[in-house]
Amino acid sequence: MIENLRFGLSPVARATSRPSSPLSGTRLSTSPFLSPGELHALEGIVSPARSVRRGTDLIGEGERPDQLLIIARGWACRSTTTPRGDRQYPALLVPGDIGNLDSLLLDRLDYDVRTLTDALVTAMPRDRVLALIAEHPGIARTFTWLALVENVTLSKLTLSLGRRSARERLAHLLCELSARLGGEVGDESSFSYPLTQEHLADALGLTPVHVNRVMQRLRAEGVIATGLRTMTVPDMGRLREIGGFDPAYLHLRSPQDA
Amino acid sequence: MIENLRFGLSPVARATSRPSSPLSGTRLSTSPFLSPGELHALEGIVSPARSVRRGTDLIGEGERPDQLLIIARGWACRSTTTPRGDRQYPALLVPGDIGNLDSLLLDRLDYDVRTLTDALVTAMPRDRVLALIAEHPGIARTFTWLALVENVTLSKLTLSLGRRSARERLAHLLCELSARLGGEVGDESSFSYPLTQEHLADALGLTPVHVNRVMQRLRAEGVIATGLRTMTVPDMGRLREIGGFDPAYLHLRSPQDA
DNA sequence: CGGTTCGTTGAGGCCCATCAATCTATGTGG
DNA sequence: CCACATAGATTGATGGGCCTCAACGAACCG
Repeated sequence: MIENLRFGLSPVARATSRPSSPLSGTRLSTSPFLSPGELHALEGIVSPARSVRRGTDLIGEGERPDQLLIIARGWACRSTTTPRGDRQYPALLVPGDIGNLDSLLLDRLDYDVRTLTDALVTAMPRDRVLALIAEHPGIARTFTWLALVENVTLSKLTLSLGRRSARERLAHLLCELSARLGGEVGDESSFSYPLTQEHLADALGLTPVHVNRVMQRLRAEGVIATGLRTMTVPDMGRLREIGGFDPAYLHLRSPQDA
Repeated sequence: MIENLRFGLSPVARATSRPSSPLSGTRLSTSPFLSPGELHALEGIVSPARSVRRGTDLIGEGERPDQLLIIARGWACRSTTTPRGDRQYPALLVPGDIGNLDSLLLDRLDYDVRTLTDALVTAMPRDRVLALIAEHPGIARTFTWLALVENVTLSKLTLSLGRRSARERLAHLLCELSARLGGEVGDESSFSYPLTQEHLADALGLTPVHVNRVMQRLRAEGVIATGLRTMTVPDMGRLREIGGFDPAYLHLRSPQDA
């Protein structure tokens, strides 16, 4: 149990169980730089969870949020829009993710944060986070580390959007979600999947219609199976090959690290 | 001159003059969090400049660099590749940019850093940067700030790659380069432009052939004019409208800040 | 002056967008 | 319990933006 506090719950537990403390199972808690005491200090400034309906804007572009949002339960996204109104999600946010890391040091928010499902959201006041950063080197490094990992993830996303076909993009995204949600057991994977095909389209830079056709083909080939808000992948190796996916860029804690 | 040390050279000077000290005109030096003393401390750990030919890999994916590279002169890029071999540049690096910020805290590099032109490259040993970060809060914040600004830039890039047409993408990228290189005077802009159409294609997720056709049209319409390794834009408002460009996301120091 | 790199042009085709309709599941009020 | 509304998935027809393949031109350089 002490081990869990130090290193985060196991991936499977992260995806399914209710947090026992405000930050357990959170992206923050997986930092290799955070001591148990520092994690505890951070937990002291987390606000009570707020319940929000799906499709609500938590914060919008141009605002100056004074809090960092944590998606405690449910899914959300960062969303950007062209002047013409076309949407693109630079990031899907799953339970434990921070919605607006930038607000730590940047005044103006450059994207929207919107829930994709009903969700529970907590927050950390920016000023108090900055105060903790000043006192605890591990906390400071943790936030920098989070930003750097996000950089890499976004860089790999540009590769998908710029160079991969719709089929490859979808496979790659599903591989990433599987790895982040931690539902992999052997070759098989099964993970929470509450997305609409329109959500997927906005994450992949495609139209919902085309997402539909591509998904159907993957289903027909037996590569994926969709159940009740659940995605099952019988052979992750196959999906990885289709998507050209290598999980190294996610910088997840490998099993032997714990 | 003191002002220049504190706030970085003016944009025009950044693009054209030779640095008077190792970090002047650098992305680092534009941090709102860096005191003159801290900048000086950083300058103390910068290695002498190394001269490299265009097209050379400075570091490659999978390596574990112990230095942060600074492009002092010339252009470079971060480059990612699909297993099939298709390339995408998540970032173009212009003089003053850091090539592998991730290496500050991430062991494994997830992309290549390659020069696009002949270049001068300096470096800061990672361990010494970490030591300075531990001592100087402004330096710590500066690196986090750099990572967060990169995040926003990458997020906006996903919008271009996912949702904008080739014409819009090109216009948007040129707007960004113009803003970063700081060649804008009134409505007009003129800035260094050493890119090949193939480089552009890898930055935009297009083929060189199509980049060529789109550029020709912009030239024919008088929106841009290409000279000797120089791009001239007579009416930035026009180009911004085509690309749907709003410079806010770059978080550049606005003129009145200085 | 021959080689190399880069820009340009043309023909043809495919992937994915667009537009529109239908089907299904879920929920809601009477 | 049914009529109806709504959201999301599905299907079909058509078209266009960009890719692919290929060749040629232009600039630069040792």
